[in-house]
Amino acid sequence: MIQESALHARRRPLTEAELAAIPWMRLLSEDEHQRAATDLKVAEAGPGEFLCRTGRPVTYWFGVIDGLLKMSTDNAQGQTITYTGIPPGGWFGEGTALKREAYRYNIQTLRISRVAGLHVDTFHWLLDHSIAFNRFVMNQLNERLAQFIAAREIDRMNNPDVRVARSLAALFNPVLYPGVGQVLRITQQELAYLVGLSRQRVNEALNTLHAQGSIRVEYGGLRVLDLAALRTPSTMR
DNA sequence: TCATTAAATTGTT
DNA sequence: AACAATTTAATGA
Repeated sequence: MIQESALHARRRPLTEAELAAIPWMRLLSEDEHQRAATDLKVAEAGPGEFLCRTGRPVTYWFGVIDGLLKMSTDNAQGQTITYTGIPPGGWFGEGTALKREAYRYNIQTLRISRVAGLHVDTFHWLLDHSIAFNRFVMNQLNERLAQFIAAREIDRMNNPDVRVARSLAALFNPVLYPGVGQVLRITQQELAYLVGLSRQRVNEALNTLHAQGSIRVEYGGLRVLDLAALRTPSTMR
């Protein structure tokens, strides 16, 4: 694709600040850190650009520096199924990178995003050399498994307010997305795409959650006030 | 730095 | 889907 090669051409090394913000970098020894830092590249992707597509061979393990991505696949009927959003601080694709398989889903930006890539070979080299890195990846896989099980629960709920709450809780996950912090930069339109509801309904749900005191709605973003309440909304208690 | 204008986002029907 | 209101970003004096 034109988009992908263009993305490739736009790569540049990471700045010191960007490197320092990567959660697993601080776990590495000096030479491991050096090797990873040399290999890491970052590129800016415009709205709607694909970072990887189903069936393409794995070349990178990706991390979101800034922006917002979505993970999805297209089913046989041609409908797009969105699995999750990936906010800043999130690293993904280790499952397929481990097996050196083809990507099993599409990763597309919801808005302009800066995305870092570590080459699969370097990813494997780190696995072979750093126990701390192995722990990080294991923890990452474990945490995401919990999230996907929770996602099945979300799918079986028909209450839109609860769906929005749970989806938000997933995006605010501090283990998987340490770059998010207290404020998630996301528009109500973007959240609507991720949750699979209309923007109007999302707006309504956000107002409900605000009334319950679990979030604060800000222009172009949301502030979490009570993450536990999002995970278990009062309508379920 | 301030005022004006355009663009993006939100709230509502 | 459409519209008005609000907030932010961009522009130029």
